[in-house]
Amino acid sequence: MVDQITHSETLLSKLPETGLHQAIEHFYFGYRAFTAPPDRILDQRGLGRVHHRILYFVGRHPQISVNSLLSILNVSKQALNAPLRQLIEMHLVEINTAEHDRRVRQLSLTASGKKLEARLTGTQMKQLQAVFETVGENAAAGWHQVMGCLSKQE
Amino acid sequence: MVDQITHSETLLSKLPETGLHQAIEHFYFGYRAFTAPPDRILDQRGLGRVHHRILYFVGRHPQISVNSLLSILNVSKQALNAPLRQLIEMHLVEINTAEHDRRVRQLSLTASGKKLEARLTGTQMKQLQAVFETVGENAAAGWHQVMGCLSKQE
DNA sequence: ATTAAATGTCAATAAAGTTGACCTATAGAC
DNA sequence: GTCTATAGGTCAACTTTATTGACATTTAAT
Repeated sequence: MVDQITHSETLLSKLPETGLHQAIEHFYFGYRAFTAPPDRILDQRGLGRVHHRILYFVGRHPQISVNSLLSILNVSKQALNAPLRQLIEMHLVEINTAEHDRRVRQLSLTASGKKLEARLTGTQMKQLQAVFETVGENAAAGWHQVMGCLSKQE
Repeated sequence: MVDQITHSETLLSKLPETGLHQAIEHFYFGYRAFTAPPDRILDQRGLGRVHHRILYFVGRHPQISVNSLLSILNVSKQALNAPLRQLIEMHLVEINTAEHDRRVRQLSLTASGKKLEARLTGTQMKQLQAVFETVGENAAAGWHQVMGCLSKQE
């Protein structure tokens, strides 16, 4: 950053705006640091952020339907189509017809899909764990509270 | 989300992976909730996330040089060029030659630029403040610690 | 038989970003 | 003064990505 904010400045600045501005910058730089490592791995295979999201949520919700995935990711089906098909053609995601309703397609990760997903998400988990250990249980719990509360804002 | 994670599940799940997975999802959904309100305002004027970032950092660092802005935003000058020129043409950002070095251009917000920036960032500050008040000072401090630590990861 | 849901696809277009080349103006070193 | 490096700007060609709208297929439900 241009004007690095020093520790003493952090403690001394008492204007209510300052803390919130710092929060905004923390969010911006924090999120960027959080997505950079997996993005580097994805880049090597010509994949992007969307592909990680697909891999992640399919991994967390095996047999998820296409529509449910669309809802989670908040994208149009046309926008999902290309990257999803790409993952299927790369044999990272499997697609098959649901038994209970033959209209719906269920998505799940293949063995190599699980492997890649674990690698991608693994970098983030290690990073978070390192930070949580550094700041302690208490701060980590606070972080979770804030992020949980924020996520629930419509 | 497809499988909503309930409060009791949060407390009961003790596998180390679960907490980290939840952290990852908190980060994803939290960031999305955080950027959605300003994005709606920007959309009305045909602007996007980049424009907000430019307005924000120029607002925070008046007289910032183009190169410094590029470093902060981590984009190529060609990628910055279009949105920045757009903001200048919309009279939201002012550009002028630096006195100390006539090669460098200094950027700052115009009156209407400040107004828009305040509106955009204001939605985020209100949102964060509401969350911080809900979870209390302690949790808010923890959140700052975690995000600060994360931001400093290279 | 009809309607609705879940999915997929195509075309046309628009928006964004990338690389590489090139240009001007100015500063600093020699 | 000459040479080189820096700060900035622009153009072209291309790729990627997303968006809208239309349309088709398969299957469920009534």
